[in-house]
Amino acid sequence: MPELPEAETIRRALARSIVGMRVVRAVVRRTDIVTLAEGERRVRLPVALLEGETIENVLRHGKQLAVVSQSGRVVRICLGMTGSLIIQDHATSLDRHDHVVWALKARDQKACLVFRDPRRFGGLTCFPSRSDLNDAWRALGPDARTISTGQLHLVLSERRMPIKAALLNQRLIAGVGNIYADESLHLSGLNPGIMTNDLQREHFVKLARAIRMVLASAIGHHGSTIRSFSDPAGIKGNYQDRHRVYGRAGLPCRRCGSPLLQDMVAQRTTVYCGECQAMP
DNA sequence: CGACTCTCCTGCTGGC
DNA sequence: TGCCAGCAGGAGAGTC
Repeated sequence: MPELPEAETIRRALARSIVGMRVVRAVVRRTDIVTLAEGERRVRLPVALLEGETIENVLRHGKQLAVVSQSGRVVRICLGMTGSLIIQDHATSLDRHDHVVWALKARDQKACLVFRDPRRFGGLTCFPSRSDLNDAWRALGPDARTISTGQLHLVLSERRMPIKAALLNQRLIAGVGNIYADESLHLSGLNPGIMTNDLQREHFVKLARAIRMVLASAIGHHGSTIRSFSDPAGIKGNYQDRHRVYGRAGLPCRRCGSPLLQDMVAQRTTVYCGECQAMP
């Protein structure tokens, strides 16, 4: 389930492999996973998906990626739960969940980029310009990778909801999903059920630091591969071996040894340590 | 308006 | 061994 570290791992792999290449052809095999931005309804899908253009950049905000062409057109990629991007030499064996295929060409090489998403929680959105992408991304909170104590205080202190629910809300903080919410809360020693308006200054300091540390470490390990995540070149992440709590209910806390507890918070499975993360 | 709930979708797991 | 209910969850729509 791609969160910020997995998205960043993918972004780096794409930046290495497809920037500078030209989109020879964009083939949509399932149209319902592609959305055209407001006012773009008349544009042909392949054109909206950068056919004929050269890829200039690959951006990320939170969990979302965006491929930008030299003309300024943008394809935003939301990976959802099971979305992935795959680079192949040829479009040889397509899976039935391969929804969009881009044929790419540079001076001396050819490649294929495939958007695959079995569960179809993900999807692509086409924007006519960078500023339209920026508008969409302004609706999200600050990027979690670099979030500061001040930013965290600003978005959370006036709200009243469990801290875990706040961390999962992309409009407040962009990039944290269920795995890294639990990991960050454990590292900061905060109970997932603490209400945001009960947090003290010291809590914001600890939590902001924990989020940055957990995400940086996960990026360093190329993300977590729970079932199927791998980067576009097929490299799997290995941060799952370092998880403190996610997927470890009943196992001993790596800090104090007491068995980790599992609960539902914000409709999500939540694992935490009753000792290290006691309610204040 | 803000917080909460529901819904989409299908691969995998576990129980019988 | 085979079948099937239940679970997983990001994001947006809908409800209170």
